[in-house]
Amino acid sequence: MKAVKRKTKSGKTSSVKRRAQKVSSSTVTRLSKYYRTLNDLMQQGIEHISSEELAKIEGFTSAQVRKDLSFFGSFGRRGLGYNTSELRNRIATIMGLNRSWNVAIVGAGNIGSALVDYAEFRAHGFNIRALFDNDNTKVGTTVKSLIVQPVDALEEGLKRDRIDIVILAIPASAAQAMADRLALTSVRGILNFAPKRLHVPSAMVVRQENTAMELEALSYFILNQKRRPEDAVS
Amino acid sequence: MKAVKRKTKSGKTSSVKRRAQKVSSSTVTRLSKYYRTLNDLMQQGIEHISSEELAKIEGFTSAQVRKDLSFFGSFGRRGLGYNTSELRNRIATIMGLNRSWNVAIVGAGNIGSALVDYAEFRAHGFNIRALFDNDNTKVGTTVKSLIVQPVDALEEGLKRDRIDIVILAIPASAAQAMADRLALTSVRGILNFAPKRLHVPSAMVVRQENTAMELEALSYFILNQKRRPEDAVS
DNA sequence: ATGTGTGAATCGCTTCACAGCT
DNA sequence: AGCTGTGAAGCGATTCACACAT
Repeated sequence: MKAVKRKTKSGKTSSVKRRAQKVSSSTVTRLSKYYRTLNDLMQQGIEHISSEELAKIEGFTSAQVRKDLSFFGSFGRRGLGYNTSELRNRIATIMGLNRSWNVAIVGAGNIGSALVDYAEFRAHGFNIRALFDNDNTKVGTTVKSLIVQPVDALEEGLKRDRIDIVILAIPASAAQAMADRLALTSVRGILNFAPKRLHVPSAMVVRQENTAMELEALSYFILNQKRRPEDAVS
Repeated sequence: MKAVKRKTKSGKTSSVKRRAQKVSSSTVTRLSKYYRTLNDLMQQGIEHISSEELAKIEGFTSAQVRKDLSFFGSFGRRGLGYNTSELRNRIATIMGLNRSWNVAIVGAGNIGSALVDYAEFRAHGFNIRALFDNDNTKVGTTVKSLIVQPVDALEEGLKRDRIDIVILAIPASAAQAMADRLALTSVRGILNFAPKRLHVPSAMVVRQENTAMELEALSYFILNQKRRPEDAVS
């Protein structure tokens, strides 16, 4: 265990979370899976779990689990494993899931509308506060308790609701222009459903969601029965 | 160029596509991006492109582009680059996008319903033929030209429409049981929107789509401004 | 002269294996 | 004895760099 020990003013030492150095995207998405699984385990009343057991549920190796966690500190007890709810909370803190995020959706089409009341979001601190569209026939209508606002009022609305994250559910042809517009606001992250790479300033984070691409990958792997690790049977 | 030359009965040699050996998931998703971009380029009337230019659009390196393609053959001309429409067609063949796939959606909730007429699907050979739900109040209703069928009639329906791929848009708690049921049919692939790992026989392929997980990753990267390659600005 | 195709080198993620804590 | 935490080894993916085709 290498967590930094630091003298407090009172002279006591306290365990300080190691500065996460170079954490890969893969590690982050695995943390997200551990978090979800730990929630399930808690609901089942399971209070303890070893890296071996957790790995088995996810389909990873136990070393992978321990290595992932080791980037952020040491949360287990040798000989005992991890406390389910403690580990859950630690991961929530690492990932910023114990705070709440204000999210807006731009694009009130099929996808945008479907995400407005997606339960999985609210449950983990992502609150959909606003929905925008540039189609005047949609503006003013209600989608699951949210009133569709005109894109003209975007900047104003983002500020009013203190939006942190925007979900882009608009056509690919309009995505970059919208990203440029968002870059001038206080929005910090974009989840982009348009199948188009976005160029954003380095202060912003983009994640890409591309359902058609997943279907295409399915098509390839069905035709080329090369088992990839993530497709493996338990 | 190492494509195998094989004598035909008539004595002529024909270029035979190399058997794709160990193609990673990353390569396949990149192919999908090239394919999309090449479609755009064709529409813009651009007939030629170099690996360097293509890489710049995607945010990869030119060596990456050439290496990805080299798994399947050699499609360019030294000194000249690639013919846009030829490369597009080659990739379509590799990925199975020049045939058509019959797709069913199980779960007529927000996500399932939103995907019924997702234009990006039909454009590339994925035809949504059927929509199932176990909620009797939904069965018989029409969602964008499809009539919701009861899950009781699943197997029958899958056979009638010769479904190859199923999109699972049902709660996590029901996902594994449904996957087990699909394993007994002729369905070859599942695109799973439930945030739960599916165990399937090795003859089936699963791809996972998890929007909440993407938001969680956004959360992490916003809080830890470590630039990952995929977030880089052009 | 230009830009592909590809072995070789490099990089980074995963797994091994074991010291050390409980 | 049991299981974590982690340097080191292993391995797969990316990048380099150049011979070769046009």
